Amino acid sequence: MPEAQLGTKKLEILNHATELFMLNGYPASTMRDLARSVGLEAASIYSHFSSKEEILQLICFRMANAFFEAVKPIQELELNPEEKLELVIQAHIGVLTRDPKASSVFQNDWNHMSEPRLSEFKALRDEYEEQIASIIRQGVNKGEFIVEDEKFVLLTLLAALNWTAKWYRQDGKFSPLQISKKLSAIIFKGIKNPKS
Amino acid sequence: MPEAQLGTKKLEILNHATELFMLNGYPASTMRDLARSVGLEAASIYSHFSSKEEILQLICFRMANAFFEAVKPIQELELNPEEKLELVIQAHIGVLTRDPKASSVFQNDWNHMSEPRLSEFKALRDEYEEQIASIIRQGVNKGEFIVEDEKFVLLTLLAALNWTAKWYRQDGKFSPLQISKKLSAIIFKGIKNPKS
DNA sequence: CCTACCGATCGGTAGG
DNA sequence: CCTACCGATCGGTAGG
Repeated sequence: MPEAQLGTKKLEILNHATELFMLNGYPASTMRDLARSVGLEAASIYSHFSSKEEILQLICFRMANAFFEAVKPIQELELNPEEKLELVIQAHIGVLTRDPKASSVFQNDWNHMSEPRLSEFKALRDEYEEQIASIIRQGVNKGEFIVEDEKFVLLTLLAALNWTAKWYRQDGKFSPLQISKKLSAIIFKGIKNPKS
Repeated sequence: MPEAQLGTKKLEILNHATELFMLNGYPASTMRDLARSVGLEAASIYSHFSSKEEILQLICFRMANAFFEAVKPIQELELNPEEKLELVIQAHIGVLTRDPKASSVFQNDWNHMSEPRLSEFKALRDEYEEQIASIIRQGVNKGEFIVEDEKFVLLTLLAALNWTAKWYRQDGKFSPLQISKKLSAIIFKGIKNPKS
C-alpha cells in the first residue's frame, strides 16, 4: 500500500464521499450525489478516480493502514500484556475517533469491494485481530489474565471498541482518552487475575 | 403492528429477501435477484408485496417486535435488577440467535426505510434501549451495581450483545444460552457491587 | 404468476 | 473539468 500523498482536490472528494457513504451506505450513494456535494459534474469525478469502487477502496485501506500503524509500535515495546492491551485500546479508539465517518464506512461497507481487494482486506483485518488476540494469549500464559475463552473475549472486546464509531461525536462529552479509559476499566474487570 | 400470519409463499419470499439483504445489503439487492432466488419473475413479487421497501419494513419491525415481546414479561417479574438484567440478556441473545440473518438486516439496513416508518422504528428502538437502561438505573439506585456512567455502560452492553449477530453460527460451538452466560459474566464483573 | 414494457437513473466514456 | 451521451439495469405497472 505505497500510498502517495493525495492531492487536495482528491482529498476533498474523498471526504465528501466518506460523508455520503456513511449516511447512505456505499451502494445507495451515487456518483451524481457525490459530484453535487463537491460542486462538480459527475463525469469530472473520473479525472480523479477511475471508478466508484476505487474511492471505497481508498477509504477502507487508509483506515486499515491507520489501525496497523497505530498498533505496530506498541507491539515492540517491552511491556507486560496488561499495559500493552491498554495502549492498544487507546490506539484503536484514537484512530477510530480521529475519523469516525471513515471508520463507519470501513466497518459497514468493506464487503462491497470486489476481488482481489476484498480478500486482501479480509487478510489485513484478520492479521490485525490476531495481533490483539496474541496479547490476550500472552496475558493468559503469564497468569495476568483469566479468560475462559480467548476467542470470545476477543470478539466482545472488538465489539465494544468498534461500536464506539456508531455513537462517538467530536463535540460529545467524552474525549477519546476518556472513552479508552472507561473501556479498559470494564474490560480489565472482566479478564484480570485479581491475584496478579 | 397487528401482524396477521403471513402466507407461506409470502414467508418464503421474506426468508429469501432476508438472506439476500444480509449478504449484499438492502440497496444492493435487486428485486430481480430476489425473484431468481425464489424462482419467480421479478414482477410476480409484487403480487405479494407492494414495494421493495415493504419487505425491509416487515423484516425490521418483525425483529423489533420480537425483541419487545421477549423482554416485556421479564419487566413485570418480581426480581432484583441483577436477575432481571441476566434474563434480559438471555432474551435478547435468544431473539438474535433465533434468526441471525434477520437480526443482521435489522441492525444494518433499518436506516434505508423512509418516513414515517423510519421515525417509528427509531422510537421503538429508543424505547427498547430505555427499558434496559432503567434496569441498570434500578441496580445503581439499589446499590447492586456500581456504574460510573450509565449511558456508557448501556452502549457497551448493547455493543457486546448486538455484535453477536455478526459472528454467531447455528452450528457453532456455543449455544445461545452459553453465549448469554458468558456475556453476563463479563458484564456483571464490570458493574456489580462486590459488597452486594 | 407471467409477458411485455415504462421512465428513471445508474456507472462510466468520448472528446474536447 | 464540462457537454453529451452510452448501454445496462433499476423499481415498478398494465393487462391478462
